[in-house]
Amino acid sequence: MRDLARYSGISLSGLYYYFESKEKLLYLIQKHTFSTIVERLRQRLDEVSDPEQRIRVFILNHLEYFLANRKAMKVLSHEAEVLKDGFGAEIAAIKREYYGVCVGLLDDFQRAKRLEFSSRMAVLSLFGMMNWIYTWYNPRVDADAEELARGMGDIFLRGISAAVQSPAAQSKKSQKKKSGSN
Amino acid sequence: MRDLARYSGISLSGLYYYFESKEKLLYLIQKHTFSTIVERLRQRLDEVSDPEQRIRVFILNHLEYFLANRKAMKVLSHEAEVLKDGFGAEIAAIKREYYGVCVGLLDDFQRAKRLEFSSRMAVLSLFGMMNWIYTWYNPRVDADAEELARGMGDIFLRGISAAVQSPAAQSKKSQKKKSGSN
DNA sequence: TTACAATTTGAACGAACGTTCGAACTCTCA
DNA sequence: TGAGAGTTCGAACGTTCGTTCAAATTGTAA
Repeated sequence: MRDLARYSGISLSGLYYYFESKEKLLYLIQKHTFSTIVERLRQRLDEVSDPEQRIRVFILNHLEYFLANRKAMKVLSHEAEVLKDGFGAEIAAIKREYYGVCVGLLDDFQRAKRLEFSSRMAVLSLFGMMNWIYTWYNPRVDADAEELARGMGDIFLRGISAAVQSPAAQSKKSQKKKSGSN
Repeated sequence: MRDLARYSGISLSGLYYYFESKEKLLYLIQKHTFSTIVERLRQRLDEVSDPEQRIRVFILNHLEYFLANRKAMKVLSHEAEVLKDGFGAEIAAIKREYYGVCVGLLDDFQRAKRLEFSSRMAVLSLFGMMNWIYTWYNPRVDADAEELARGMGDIFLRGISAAVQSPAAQSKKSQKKKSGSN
């Protein structure tokens, strides 16, 4: 809070005049951030109908926001579980909504391409690829959001498409099927 | 430090008799953890020669350790950059060694399959998929390390194999080639 | 100008933190 | 048994943290 006061140019007690607590402030930041991401995503998805392209839109929307607000997303990733009770539940609901949109996109893709894979593992793997960026991205070395989205989209989409190659994976997969796709 | 003292059953000052500072203790934990992972990886890699299987060994080794020490890895992921100067440099070196092993495996795979992709983005995407687990893994819902490694291995290996499908990605890729494969 | 609300602030509060230290305890070996 | 080394601990230190509050300042409407 003292750092925020210093950088924003108002006094420490001034901060508390506008935000009743540190937790409330974090809640407002998280709510604004995740709501904005979801809102922009819905706008962009309205203009695309192809299942694959819709997944690419999702990835691009996510990466663009993450890279445009890198330091903020680093903080939010670190402070992901500190909100308690009401605040925590509300943020968790927004995140779950966002997660649900992505699951929907993957399910549509599965239907369109007649594929079958665990949506849960696929979505969480995709989130991992995208969110981990905050630990390594260097704007002087790495590509911009668009190219990164293309690269990760290529890996992910190819990864969840077509039949499994490895014989070992094949036999195991047919042994214990449908372990829950949510 | 007070929590560690309580849970380990010795007094706060007793802790400081064995570990000269909180930072030194974190350094020792990190060093032990990452050294162990690299050591086990090298042992397992000695017994496999097929490039694809070696990548699968890497993934399995990583996930097994992460899931067997979930809470520890969550802490280490959060405290990844807090060590300063000497301690930080030494841990960074071990991590870079680990990263380098993975790049090597991917380069071998590329050569064997005559592929061409950015090793940096591929490795960091893979690390993202695997490391993000600490944010969502639920042992009562999710598969064990072996099955998870198979699933992520499928996605990742298929993802980095073969030519790009999307026409859009094709044209863009040929426009600005070789953006650095490290 | 005056009266009142809105805003801003310096100073302090209690709690939690990493760390230190002298005293007390335990062990070992002559 | 006793001396000295090794081990353990309660109590306190200085600092940082989130938060509060009375006082000072600024804005507003009559």
